Amino acid sequence: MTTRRPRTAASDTADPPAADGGASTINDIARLAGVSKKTVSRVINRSPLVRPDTREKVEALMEKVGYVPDPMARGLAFRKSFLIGMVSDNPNAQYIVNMQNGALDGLRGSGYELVVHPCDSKSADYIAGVRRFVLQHRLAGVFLVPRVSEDEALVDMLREIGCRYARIAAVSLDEPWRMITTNDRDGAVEVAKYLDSLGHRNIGLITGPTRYLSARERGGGFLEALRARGVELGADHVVEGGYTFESGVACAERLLALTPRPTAIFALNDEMAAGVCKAAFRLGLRIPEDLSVVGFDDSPLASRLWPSLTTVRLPIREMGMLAAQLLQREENRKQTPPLVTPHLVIRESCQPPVAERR
Amino acid sequence: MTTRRPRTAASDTADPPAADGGASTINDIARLAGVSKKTVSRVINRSPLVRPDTREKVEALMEKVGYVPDPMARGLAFRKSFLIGMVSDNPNAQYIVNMQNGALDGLRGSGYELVVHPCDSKSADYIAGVRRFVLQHRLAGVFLVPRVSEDEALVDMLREIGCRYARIAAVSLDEPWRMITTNDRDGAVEVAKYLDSLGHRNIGLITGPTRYLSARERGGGFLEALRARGVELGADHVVEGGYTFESGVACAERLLALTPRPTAIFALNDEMAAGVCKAAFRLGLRIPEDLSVVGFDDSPLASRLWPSLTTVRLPIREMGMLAAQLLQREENRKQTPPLVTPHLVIRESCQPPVAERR
DNA sequence: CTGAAAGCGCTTACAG
DNA sequence: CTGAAAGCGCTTACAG
Repeated sequence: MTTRRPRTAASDTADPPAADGGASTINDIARLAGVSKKTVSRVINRSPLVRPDTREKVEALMEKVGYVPDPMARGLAFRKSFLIGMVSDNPNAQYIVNMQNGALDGLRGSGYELVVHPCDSKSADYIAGVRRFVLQHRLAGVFLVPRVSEDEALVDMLREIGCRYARIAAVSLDEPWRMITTNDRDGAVEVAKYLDSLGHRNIGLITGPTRYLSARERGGGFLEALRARGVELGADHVVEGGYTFESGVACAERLLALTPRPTAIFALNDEMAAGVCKAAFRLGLRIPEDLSVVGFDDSPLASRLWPSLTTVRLPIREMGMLAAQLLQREENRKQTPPLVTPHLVIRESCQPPVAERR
Repeated sequence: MTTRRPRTAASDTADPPAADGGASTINDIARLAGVSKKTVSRVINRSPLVRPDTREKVEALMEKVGYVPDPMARGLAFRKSFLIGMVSDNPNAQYIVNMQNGALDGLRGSGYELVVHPCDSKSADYIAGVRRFVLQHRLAGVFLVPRVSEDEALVDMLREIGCRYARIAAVSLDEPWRMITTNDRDGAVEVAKYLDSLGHRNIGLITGPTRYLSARERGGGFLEALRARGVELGADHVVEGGYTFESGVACAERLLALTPRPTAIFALNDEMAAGVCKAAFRLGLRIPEDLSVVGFDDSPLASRLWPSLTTVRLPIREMGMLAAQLLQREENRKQTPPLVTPHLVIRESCQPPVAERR
């Protein structure tokens, strides 16, 4: 059954396949199975052109010997590595780590590894840097997280060099099977409903930089949902922050100087919401008695502030997993990934405005 | 000068090297330079056995054509990839991201890429997982961050399979050229000096899990330095936390119930220090008027709490860079990496105890 | 359904 | 100091 075939020129080792799990090659398997290495290759690559019993025999053998094809050899022959790149430009460490862990979840068992490429999208030549990153190691694909995912110049470059990619963004910006859409807008709508339900009418909004899609979506969704409920914010109640803690402090100081003072402030990320808390405490205001505060992101900060912060959680890890799976899919099996939805996490930082409390 | 040599069997492309920077091969360079591919290979690998003018000619050509050797082909021939792995088991996202960025700094321009491998050191088979990770992609090396860096079973496995490694830990645990030593103890000593200089004598300490080397070093250094200054903490003033926010709250509640109440609490990480703040506010205590608080790590949390937290900063990014550089060094150029030192970041959470204020 | 030949882009002995 | 041959562990045409 497992008669030894005459060795090919390439297989000149007299030893049996190494006991060590990682060291046997396609030649060992072929010899042991009594088939050509090409047939083993077909089994590895799930070609349908293999007789079922041959396939089973080869698979059993690979399992028994603990054989795993060498990704570098396969990569050299395929002209494509077994590496997936994560290209990011995001200062939120928890976001990055969650995304990485999700991607790793999606890659587990596939033989692919995750290689990371943080970059500075404000630098002029960052696109050239990504290009080198992709080309030099012949990456199998990359996924882009906000805000680089919103940069069409970057995506154009990837298309030009024929690199597979997936984009994670607040709304769909590309063909559906290339997108993980995070629907930030829906999260902001939840906040509007919640604050409205508590009875807030005099509300301040701290937006993010308008060049961020997420900021436009969150802010737009919030204002629109309030308007639909008959609540209109005056122009002085909407201030633009920079998604940073310091900008949150500064914007909150402006909002809290208004008369009458807003009873609630929605900051479009937790960093700025923490800044709102700092500004409020400095003024001697209590949260939530004197001011309700809502953030967005559910960063570690949110649960560790005192009082803990009501915020919106995006399933980031799941998004990373979906992005990784999307990149592994066959070119011909293009399908739209499942929807991902944000949800409101209610903690301690909100209550009805005192004047209107029943 | 650049006469075309007869083509070898392997180089059967009639086209000139592709205009695209990534697509030319060692054969193109050899042909253009009028030398054998072996000589080009020697130039790539910085072999001294090349005549200076030959080397210069080849290097100029590589530069001009934008030739970069294919890491997969080199890897296959070397039996070793151009991938460095980061093995970690640390819930602190900022720590992980800083470490990654530092490693990337150290790898930049070297042709190596960083592949990440977070794992769960509490799971029984995590070592087998790391083994597969290293063997399957034939990693050039890995670096271990706390707490996996402290696991001798993991290191034994790496030695057994002949994998290069670097360890990052609070004290030296291995040959000096394999270690980045973080000297956490020194940071804790700084805290002791600072609190003593403010006049605190009744101090509470929230330690970390004793199985963590960092916790033993930080706690030990703190107590020893205080003792050297004539300040002795009673057994009830030292409680063991779990490095988590919740454990910080719980431990602080115990400490703040003591009579007389401690005037300062040192928590061995910022997570727990944030918990101390929460517990204090709940009891109506003001920070720093009624209680001074010090943390460790300088996490993003520290600067965003109100009042902002005095803490200890470790140069994590620099440590990552040093670890990456260490792994690239030639086997024969073993040298001890430079020392890395923590330092105290003084913010708003401490002042002299009120009873003793001048 | 299966296989022998040639090749992916490099390197390691081995000669000179 | 330099090069021709063989090989790293896979795959892609091309035959059968």
